[in-house]
Amino acid sequence: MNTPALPPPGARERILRAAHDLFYRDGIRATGIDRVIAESGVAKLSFYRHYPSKNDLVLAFLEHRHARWMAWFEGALARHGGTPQALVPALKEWFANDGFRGCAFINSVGELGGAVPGVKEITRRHKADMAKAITRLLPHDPASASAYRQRRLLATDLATAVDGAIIRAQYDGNPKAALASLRRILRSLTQSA
Amino acid sequence: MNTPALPPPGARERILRAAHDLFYRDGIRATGIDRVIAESGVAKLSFYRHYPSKNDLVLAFLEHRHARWMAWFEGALARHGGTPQALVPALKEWFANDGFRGCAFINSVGELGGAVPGVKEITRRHKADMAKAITRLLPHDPASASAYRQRRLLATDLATAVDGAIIRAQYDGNPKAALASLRRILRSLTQSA
DNA sequence: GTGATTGTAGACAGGTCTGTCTACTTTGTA
DNA sequence: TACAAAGTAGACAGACCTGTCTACAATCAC
Repeated sequence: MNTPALPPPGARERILRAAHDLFYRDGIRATGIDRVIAESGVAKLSFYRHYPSKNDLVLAFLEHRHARWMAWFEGALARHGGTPQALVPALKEWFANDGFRGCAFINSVGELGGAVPGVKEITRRHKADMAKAITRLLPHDPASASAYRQRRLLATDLATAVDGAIIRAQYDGNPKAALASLRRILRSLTQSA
Repeated sequence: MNTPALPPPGARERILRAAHDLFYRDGIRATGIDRVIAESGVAKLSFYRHYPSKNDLVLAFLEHRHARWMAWFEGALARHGGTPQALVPALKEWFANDGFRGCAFINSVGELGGAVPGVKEITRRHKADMAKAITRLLPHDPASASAYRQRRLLATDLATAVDGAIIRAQYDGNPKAALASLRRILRSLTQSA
């Protein structure tokens, strides 16, 4: 688990990385186990020792993705000023990535629905954490309980708009329209508050 | 094609209906051709006579879904008053459906990405038509060109928020939070305009 | 050294996938 | 009546899927 030095990444890690790239790029159902095994350069038996079934790997993929994405998200928001307005340039970075294929969680829920237990739960957790990160961007008045509630609702609304923008950026050729739309919604929501 | 009376639905129609239900409920990759054939009570050869490949059926499914969903959407908006505020109760109807599984187009793009040519194009068309229907809810001043543009931008933003709300309703257990969020975004966007 | 753990390579089983093919039947129309 | 179109049932090929199994090698703790 905790390897102080950096020996060659180890089978478990290599499998997870390969699965992450393939699942995110091609989709989960479209990616066979054999493909993950070939890509990670691991033996089949090693694979099944670490992940007894594909479903286990899918859940591990989502957990991994969650940690990785949240770290990027919080870093990007901080880099762009740590205000609500930072959402737009942060997402712009992501959307501009060559490998951008939308939100892995939204895609997984859409693809697997209720077929793989746990996917919706992880997605809810992921989106709750995303909303929490957005909440931290908002100014707050610790004295007022009603302001506290307002702040949470505003963060929820921003999160809804962010989800919409992610989707739009995914099916539109370019992300400009999605970002412009998000910018306007953001302005409207934050000025009226 | 045009059958004046109503003889038993015909193979093509039955295939399309079965595919619609299965693709929407279980996903496209998860649904085999054999399943569609069994469900529609059609012979395999008949199937391949109408749809030379699964991809053809997928595109036909999306076209069918588009027509069906738009008809429902425009009807629901009209029933609920034809104002921008009608969006919330209209979507509430949809979300409350037992079989609700999100937006078929968003799901298909997420699942198939670029693997099936045409899916993104149909999705863009679908979402553009959805935005058009939303545009029609907005009051307009035919004299002003800048107001015309404002109206289109506002409709785009509402469409973005609607997409976000659909996603949230899909992964959240119940659609209340998604609808409340949409209602607040709607209020903010329409009052400031 | 000994044994447990973790690794490698790859055959194999049993199922499902898409798509083709044969053989026969029904229906509508000229 | 004769023919073409559209239907039915179901076997089949070849690929890919998940998951199991055999056989052997390297590493490390005791």
